[in-house]
Amino acid sequence: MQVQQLHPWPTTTAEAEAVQDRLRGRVELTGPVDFALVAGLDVHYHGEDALTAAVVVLDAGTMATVEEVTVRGRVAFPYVPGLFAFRELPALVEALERLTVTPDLLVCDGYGLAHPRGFGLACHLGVLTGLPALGVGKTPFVGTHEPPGPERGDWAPIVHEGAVVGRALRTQREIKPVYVSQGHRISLDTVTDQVLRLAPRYRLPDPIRRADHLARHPD
DNA sequence: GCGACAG
DNA sequence: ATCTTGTCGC
Repeated sequence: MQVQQLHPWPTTTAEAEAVQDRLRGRVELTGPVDFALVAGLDVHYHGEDALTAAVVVLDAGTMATVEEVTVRGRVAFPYVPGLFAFRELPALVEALERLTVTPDLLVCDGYGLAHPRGFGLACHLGVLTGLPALGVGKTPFVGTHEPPGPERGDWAPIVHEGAVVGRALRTQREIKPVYVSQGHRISLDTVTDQVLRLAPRYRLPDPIRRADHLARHPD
């Protein structure tokens, strides 16, 4: 599939923040409710600055794998909270470009709107591809929230600077919640529905679990 | 000012 | 993210 060009690539944190501030205006917070092909994305790190990006596309109806891509690369930016996306973006974009099918939804490992400048990895990938995208975080980042109820499907809003930016969502009974937020072209209700639907058995959505496995065991 | 801080 | 043992459960 076609993905918008990344350049110019930032060198400093100020430049990276400026990229986020510029692209933030392109995020759309409404979109489709139904998705036929869902892609899970993840990156595995080796040693100092080597990484493998993986994308797994699955049929949302059957959960069968439609296509898998891995790309080896290098860390593209130092880790700075809030600028995490710049580490993995080039490898993930290359993996998406190598897909022969176009997914209808990107399920990203990290945050979207629930981010210091409202533009996490899921927003960035959504804007560059033009595709609906959502983010799933495993640990709290920005904002505050009450603990969600204990049942699968229970959730609590994440509030940051007076706005609801995501939800702490319980995907399995009495299991630590995940932190979901909008990336691009999707509502928060649809994010919640999709993450629940895609995580029928485990804490994390299946597309992310499969991408994680593939990134660790390419071939 | 100091600490905390997605992966 | 990654460095790591044993342990609990399907």
